[in-house]
Amino acid sequence: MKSQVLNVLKDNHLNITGSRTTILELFLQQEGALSHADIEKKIDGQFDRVTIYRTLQTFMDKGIIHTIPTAENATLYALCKDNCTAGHHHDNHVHFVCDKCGTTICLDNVAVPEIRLPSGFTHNQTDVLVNGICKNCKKS
Amino acid sequence: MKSQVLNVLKDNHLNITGSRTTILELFLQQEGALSHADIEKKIDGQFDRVTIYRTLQTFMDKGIIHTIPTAENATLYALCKDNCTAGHHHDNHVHFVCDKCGTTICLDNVAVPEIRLPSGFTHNQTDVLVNGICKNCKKS
DNA sequence: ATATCATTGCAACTTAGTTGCAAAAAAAAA
DNA sequence: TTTTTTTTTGCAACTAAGTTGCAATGATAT
Repeated sequence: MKSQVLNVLKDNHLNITGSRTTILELFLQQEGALSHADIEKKIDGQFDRVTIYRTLQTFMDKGIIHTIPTAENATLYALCKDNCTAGHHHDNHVHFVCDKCGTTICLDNVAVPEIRLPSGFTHNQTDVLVNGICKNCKKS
Repeated sequence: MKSQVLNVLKDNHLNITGSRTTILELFLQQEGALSHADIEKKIDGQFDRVTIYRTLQTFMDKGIIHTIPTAENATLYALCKDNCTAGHHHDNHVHFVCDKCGTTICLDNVAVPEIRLPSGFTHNQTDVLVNGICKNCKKS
C-alpha cells in the first residue's frame, strides 16, 4: 500500500522523493534483507548507485532500517520493526541466513540470549547470526 | 618459539615458505584477530598483497585460522584452537569486539548458546558477536 | 644436482563504497 | 502561482578490498 510508504517517510521527517519511496517500497514488499546490489538490480537504472547508498544511509540514520553483519561480509539491510529510535538503536533479534537460497531474514520473535562474559569485560551489544535451511527451502 | 610455527605447517602438510612462517608467527605472537590490512602493515612490504591473501586462504582451507564476521564488515582472521578439522570446521565460541580499542578476540571459553528457531527452520551454525569494552581498556 | 611441483610477484582487473560539485527537484515563502 | 531557499540527485573521479592469469622464483623429492 502506497500510503504506508508515505507515512513512514513523513513520520521520520523525510522529504518525499522518488528514490526514497521506491527503495522503501522494496523493503516493505518482501520479507528478506536486501544488499545494495539487490536493490540496484531491482530498480534497474532508475537511480544512481550513489543515490542508493545515500538513501540507505538516510534510512539508517532515522532507524528505519538496520544492517546485518554476514559471514560473507556483504552488507545487508533490513527493516526495523517498531521500537527502533533514530540513531542509537538495538536489534534485539536473531538473524537467519539460509544456506540454500541465500536469503537473510530477521527472526523478530527469537530473542538474543544473554552472554556471560569473562570478568573484566563489559557488555554492550550482541549480534547473533544463525545459518541453516529456511522454511521455504525445506518444503522443496 | 620458531619450532611451533614449523610444526603447525608440517602437521598440515604445507611447504615451509617465507610468507607462511612470517604470517603464522604474527598470529601466534598475539591474542587478537588480524585483518588483511593489519598483516600488510606488520610485514611492511616483505610480501605482496596477493601473497597475503593466498596465504590466509591456505590457512583457512587447512583450518589453521577462521574468519570472524564483524559489524563493520571487515574480514578478520584468528587462530583456530585445536579441534578444527580441515575445511568444514566450526568455531563454537563467542567473538568479542572492543568498542574502544577495536581489538577482536575469540572468547574460547564462552560457549555459543542454543538458539530455538521457529518451526520449519533447520539449524546449522551459529555466530555470536559481542560488542563492549575489553579487559585491557577497562583498566585505563 | 636436478627435475618437478608449489608458491610468489606483478599487472590488470572487478566490486564495494566515498566525496565534491553542479544540476535538478522539493518544500517553504512571497 | 511564482519565486526563493534548501534538499536531493547524478556525474565523475577517487580509494580500498579482493581476484585472476601468467611468468618467474623457490621448495621438495629423486
